[in-house]
Amino acid sequence: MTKPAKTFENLPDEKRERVLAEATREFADHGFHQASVNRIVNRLGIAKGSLFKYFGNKEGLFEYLFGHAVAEFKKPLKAIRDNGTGDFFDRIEQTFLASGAFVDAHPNIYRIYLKMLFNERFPLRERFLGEIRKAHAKFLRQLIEDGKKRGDLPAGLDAADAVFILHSTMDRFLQGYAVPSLDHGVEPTENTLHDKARAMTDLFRHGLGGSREG
Amino acid sequence: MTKPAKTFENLPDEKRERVLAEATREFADHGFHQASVNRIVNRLGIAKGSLFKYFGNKEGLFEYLFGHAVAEFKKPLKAIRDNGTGDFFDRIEQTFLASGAFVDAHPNIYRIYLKMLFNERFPLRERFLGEIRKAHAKFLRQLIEDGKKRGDLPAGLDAADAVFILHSTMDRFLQGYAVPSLDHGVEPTENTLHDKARAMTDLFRHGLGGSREG
Amino acid sequence: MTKPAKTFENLPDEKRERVLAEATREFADHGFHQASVNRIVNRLGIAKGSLFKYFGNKEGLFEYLFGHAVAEFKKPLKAIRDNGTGDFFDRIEQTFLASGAFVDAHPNIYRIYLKMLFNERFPLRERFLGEIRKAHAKFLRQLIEDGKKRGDLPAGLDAADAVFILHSTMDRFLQGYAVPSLDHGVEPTENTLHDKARAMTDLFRHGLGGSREG
Amino acid sequence: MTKPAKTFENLPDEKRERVLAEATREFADHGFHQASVNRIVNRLGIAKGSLFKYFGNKEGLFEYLFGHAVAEFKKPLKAIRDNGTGDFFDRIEQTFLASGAFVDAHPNIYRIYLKMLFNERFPLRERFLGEIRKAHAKFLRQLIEDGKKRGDLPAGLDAADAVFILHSTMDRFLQGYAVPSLDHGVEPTENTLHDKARAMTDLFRHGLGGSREG
DNA sequence: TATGAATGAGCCTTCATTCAT
DNA sequence: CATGAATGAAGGCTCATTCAT
Repeated sequence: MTKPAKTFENLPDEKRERVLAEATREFADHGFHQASVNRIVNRLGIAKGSLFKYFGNKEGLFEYLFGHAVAEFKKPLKAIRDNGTGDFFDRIEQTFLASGAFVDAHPNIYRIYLKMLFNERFPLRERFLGEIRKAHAKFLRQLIEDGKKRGDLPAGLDAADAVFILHSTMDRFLQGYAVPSLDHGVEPTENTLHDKARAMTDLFRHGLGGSREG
Repeated sequence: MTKPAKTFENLPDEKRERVLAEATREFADHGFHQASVNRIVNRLGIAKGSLFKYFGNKEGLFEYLFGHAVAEFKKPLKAIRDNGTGDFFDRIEQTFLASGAFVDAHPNIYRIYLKMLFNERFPLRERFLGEIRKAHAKFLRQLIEDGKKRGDLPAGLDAADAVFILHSTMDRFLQGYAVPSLDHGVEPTENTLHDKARAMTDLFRHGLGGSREG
Repeated sequence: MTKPAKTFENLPDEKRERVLAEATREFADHGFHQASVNRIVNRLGIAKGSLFKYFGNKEGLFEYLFGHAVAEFKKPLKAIRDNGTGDFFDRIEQTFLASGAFVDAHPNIYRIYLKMLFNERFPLRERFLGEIRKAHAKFLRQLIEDGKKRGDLPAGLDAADAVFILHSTMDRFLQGYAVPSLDHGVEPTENTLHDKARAMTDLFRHGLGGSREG
Repeated sequence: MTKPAKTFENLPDEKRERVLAEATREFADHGFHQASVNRIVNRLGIAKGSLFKYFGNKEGLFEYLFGHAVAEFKKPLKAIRDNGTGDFFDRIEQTFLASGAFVDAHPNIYRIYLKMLFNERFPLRERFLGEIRKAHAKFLRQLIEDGKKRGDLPAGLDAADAVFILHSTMDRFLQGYAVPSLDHGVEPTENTLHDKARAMTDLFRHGLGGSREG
């Protein structure tokens, strides 16, 4: 898939990373079409031709950097699945926290993801979103199956609905976490990642009605 | 705010609506900056100058069409607040349904909203998002207060957290509804608006654990 | 030459003058091509079509208003020729003062003239400049002839050179009077119209060398 | 100030000069706003983007070419001040001739200057006119001071008035020289630069009355 | 291999003029 | 007769991409 010219692979580590970081920032700031190759190379102080030699075109550059990021995207999930502790709901809470940590570590990648989500013209969108979605669904389905076996969840729970609910909630939870301007017009009493993850988990555990003292 | 030339107001209804529909489609397809006034006027078969006479510039066109839509955006909420029936959770379900109906009726407006959500450079973003957010928060806070009085919700429930949870969930529910490509890799047994709204409401009522037979 | 539609001639005096004043201002501010018919009609609050009905096109409007002004342009000269007093140099001084008075009375007309002077593309430029030039030359030649006869000027004085010198000096004198930003980097001890006219006249009388104490 | 891209500096001399010549011609023909970048690049046979790479925008192009010319503008003055011969009036005559030589060498630059003089909207007008005016005033004031010391001019002569008179006369002299259509309706017996410079100098020396047989 | 100058299609916007009402 | 909506050529400018050096 994502194969840049060997010339890029042969670059000194530091420069290679600077190129990717600067490009990632540009795509995160402006989306794909509005991102400017000019700005990227100007900030980097390299020739425009070089970037095109490395990646063929703008799309190739994007494919390379986002493809790499998607792999990173999946790692937190694998870690929970393999090393999670506690019951189903504890693991969900851990997933929330791990996702938040990823967003903290790679804010620009997450910003690109969010732009891609609703920009149907974003190149490679179907492929990348499909990949991410599939990984999430697979992870969540397995968590649900385990939860049913362990008795944390009713055996009759519809897995598809549950996946939808869990994925949606997590996604939106991260959206609000990554883009604080989406806050809801109420100054929350607690605004930390942990508190919100806990609130969401409580919701899954008990519903709003059973929420113990908020 | 959002005042087009009388020229536009005086247009025959049919043409006026065609202009708005075509422009809305363009913004929904491409976002603001990538939207092309050229494409709009070519599709409409009118002169480029006409559109600029109507709205002054591209931003004026957008301000007009989206500003009007935001007003529509708020109507379903008002209707629920004034005419809702049943307990708190019933009203939440009605809200889901009303929002879905809005998205059905104005899919392109909702697509613009979604693009605006994560595109920090979208003109008038702060103003419009703030307006929408405020309307939602006000509505939900009142619903929660009423729910507490009526005993549907525990008195100790933290309103801010609840608003966050409700708003987030609804928003993401609509995102998936409006952009089916965000489906979750599982073919849901039921995919209708009503079924999903019901599933979400059940979540709020009982949590995942208590979900009656899925 | 300058024949607007009767519809314009039939307008109420006040409106007719407002139209001309506003148009004159626009041409004075922006020259011909950069003047905007849109701005004119907007300021006037009349329909664009009306202006075109009155004058055919932008050039017709200009022809009408400037043609009328040129007639005014010539009046001060005639008055000096017919009613001037004193010797040749006194009459030159009177001419300076009369010209300054015209510029005071019709500043925008003079600003148009100045723009036209060096803008080879100004419509009707050849005709209007020729008309003005001819009037000036005729007037100055007659003044010189009279001066020679009266003995104020040497009989051998070359009339052509003298006309050139007088016209040039007056023109530039007015330029500096009309466009103060052309001042010369020295704060003049006296800056009034009368003082400068007197200084210029002294120059013609005695040269710089004989200038009595400046 | 006036810094084009290295791209432009690195061009082959011949092309660089053709670009400047063609652009200067366009500004001289049409002034700033009415000048067309399209026409310039079409005549040059280069891509529109290239010109914008060189100079950023239309104003940058103008700033570069006129700024450079202004430097040239000042050189004749310096040469007179340092190497002038004869009395005050001889030096004035030399100045006239040097200015005329500049206009001969750079007619389009002088045409731009004249357009700028009365076009209040000309970009960079204040800066450039100020620069030119200052250089002239400084030069003339020094000439006058020297003339007074040497006894060519009366000690009581008002320097400010004299600068005004000299500058105005020279400026208008050049205007007529550069734009022959401003001729004065009389076919002058002699029309060469030298003759007119001599006539102007005689005026300063003796006034019109003492002018020796024209 | 790295460079960066050249390209030209496409962008948004303005404006004199026309003409149906 | 006045109106003002419609027109569309032309304007300045941007930008991904190519290619000779």
